[in-house]
Amino acid sequence: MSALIEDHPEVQVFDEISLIEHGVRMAISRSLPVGLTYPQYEVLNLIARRGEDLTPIVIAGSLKMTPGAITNTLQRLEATQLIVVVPCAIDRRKKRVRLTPEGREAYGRSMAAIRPKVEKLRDGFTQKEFREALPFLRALRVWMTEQA
Amino acid sequence: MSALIEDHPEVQVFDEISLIEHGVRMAISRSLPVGLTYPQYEVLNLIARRGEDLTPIVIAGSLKMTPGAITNTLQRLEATQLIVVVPCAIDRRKKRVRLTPEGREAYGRSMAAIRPKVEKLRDGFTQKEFREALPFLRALRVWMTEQA
DNA sequence: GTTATCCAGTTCGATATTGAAATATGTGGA
DNA sequence: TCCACATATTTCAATATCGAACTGGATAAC
Repeated sequence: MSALIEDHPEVQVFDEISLIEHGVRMAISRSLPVGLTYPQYEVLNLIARRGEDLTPIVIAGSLKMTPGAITNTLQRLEATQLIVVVPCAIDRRKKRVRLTPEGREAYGRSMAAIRPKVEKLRDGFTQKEFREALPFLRALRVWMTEQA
Repeated sequence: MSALIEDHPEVQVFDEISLIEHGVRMAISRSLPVGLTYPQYEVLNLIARRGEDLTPIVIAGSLKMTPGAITNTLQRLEATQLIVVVPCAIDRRKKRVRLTPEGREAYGRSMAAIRPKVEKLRDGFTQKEFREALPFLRALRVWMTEQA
């Protein structure tokens, strides 16, 4: 009954990636201003970076969520007045999502809450380390999305 | 109205990590034999690798889940007879989790279902690439778990 | 111009997950 | 011994998420 299995490097890599992802999600969740959940932060963050007028489908695709999940999150963000969702006049199947001033401010407070952790991270690691890690991670991500 | 923001390398790294994590979870979920969900697979996998007699708390800690989430998953695995959960005679707060023969077989079928994808992955990347990516990922994970 | 098909978004039921409260059991001093 | 505290597990309400079915609007082919 051997208990321990020496993992292959690729298994170890995926284990580390899973742990890092979990750590980041938890760290961000716990610093968020009250009333903001992690998926809500993700949506605000995406809109703030990519510009407004994104449609729910585009948001879903970018955040790797299903349209149903996005409907849920957008409805919550709209209920707290952080976004407005307006129907699109040209193609009436579509909607456009925009930040309200309150949404912009909530996003600003989120970023401010997260900033100290990012600064500490920059003390612990160099830009060079991150840059050098990127090509492999990108290749892995691309490879994976190419597999049907 | 500048729309695009050139991300810092560390942001790009975390974005890639999040995408990879999501891709792996989805790829595995979709190959699992019917009746097995991803968290259930994670538990079977952990027990098969680390040996039996793990307690729910140890499983929760290893998989970064809360004790409540593990209770749920163990109850489902027990309902489908893939594990047995026996109270510990020495410390009656604890329980011990063991695979049944059916559980061992379900685990085997899971691994067989996943194997082709792992093989393809080994065609796309070298062991060396994974090994060389490990130190940085490990350091990142360790750093993050050390932050209170 | 109809019709078949495709696309955007919502709804629903099921599962997963968290955080917090509750229960039960062990343990280490006064 | 008794009590305060710590540990293991469960329960519960709230949120997140998926996949599948569904609605309504565009589009292409004929």
